[in-house]
Amino acid sequence: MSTRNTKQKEIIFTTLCELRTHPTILELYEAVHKKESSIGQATVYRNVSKLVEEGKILKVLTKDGVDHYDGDCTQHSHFMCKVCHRLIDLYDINTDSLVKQVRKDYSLDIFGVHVLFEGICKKCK
Amino acid sequence: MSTRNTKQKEIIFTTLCELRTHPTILELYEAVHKKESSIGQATVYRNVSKLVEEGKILKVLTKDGVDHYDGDCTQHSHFMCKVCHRLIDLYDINTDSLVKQVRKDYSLDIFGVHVLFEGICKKCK
DNA sequence: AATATTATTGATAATTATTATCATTAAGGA
DNA sequence: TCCTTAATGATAATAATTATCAATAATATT
Repeated sequence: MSTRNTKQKEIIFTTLCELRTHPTILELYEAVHKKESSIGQATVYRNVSKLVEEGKILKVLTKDGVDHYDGDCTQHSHFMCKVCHRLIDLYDINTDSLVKQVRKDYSLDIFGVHVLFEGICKKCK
Repeated sequence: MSTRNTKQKEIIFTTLCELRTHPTILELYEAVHKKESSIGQATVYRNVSKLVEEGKILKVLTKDGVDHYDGDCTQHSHFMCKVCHRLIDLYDINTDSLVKQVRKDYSLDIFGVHVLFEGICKKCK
């Protein structure tokens, strides 16, 4: 026996997938807590870490000092507004040429790329 | 009078520029402390924040849960080894086409791009 | 289906990271 | 040189994360 599928893990995962707001741990905990008030913070921390390790969810790298999470693991990039700090999904941004270039120029084994664009969103402009 | 140029700020900045290891705050503090043992942690925290705001140093986004800092603000990307967690600088990785694409497809104002490649470095392979 | 094993949980303590406070110091304009 | 006040150093306060541990529940075995 190694890992078990618990109700809590399932709820945490589906809640993150439903939210399309790239929540922080705390925001995710609050959403989870609304569904199942018995689930504690520690359980959210634990399962989010596991899910990231398993590659089922994504940790989004931002400069606002807090980690955000994303239930959408399909290849896409992010944009963060410097004013409202909202994260926006960017699809169809092709990073293959970059990866190819790094592989060629630096001969490194690459598994993933994370691209974060920074700027000002339409609403804040 | 608004901001002052203090010895401490100068030492923190030059120490980071000398280090090419992308240190964390704590690692930077230790290096700074060796030079000037009077400089406290709070001062390092304060000045690193200021320097990032001023655009004189860079916060490097990684997935290892700790923030790293870089004194080299010229355009370059980073590679993080999943095994040893070492950050490697990647120069001449052209991101212009990506930025152009996002501007076109999403009509967003973009100021900066951060690219992090993940994989296994030569030593760990 | 009942039982045994043990991974996971919830609650909370402990730890770590970051920020705020405040008297003192020193940068830089007058 | 004096004055003003931003910045410092020390430390307290707060916030974020991880560890602990008895109780629970998932699942392999019988």
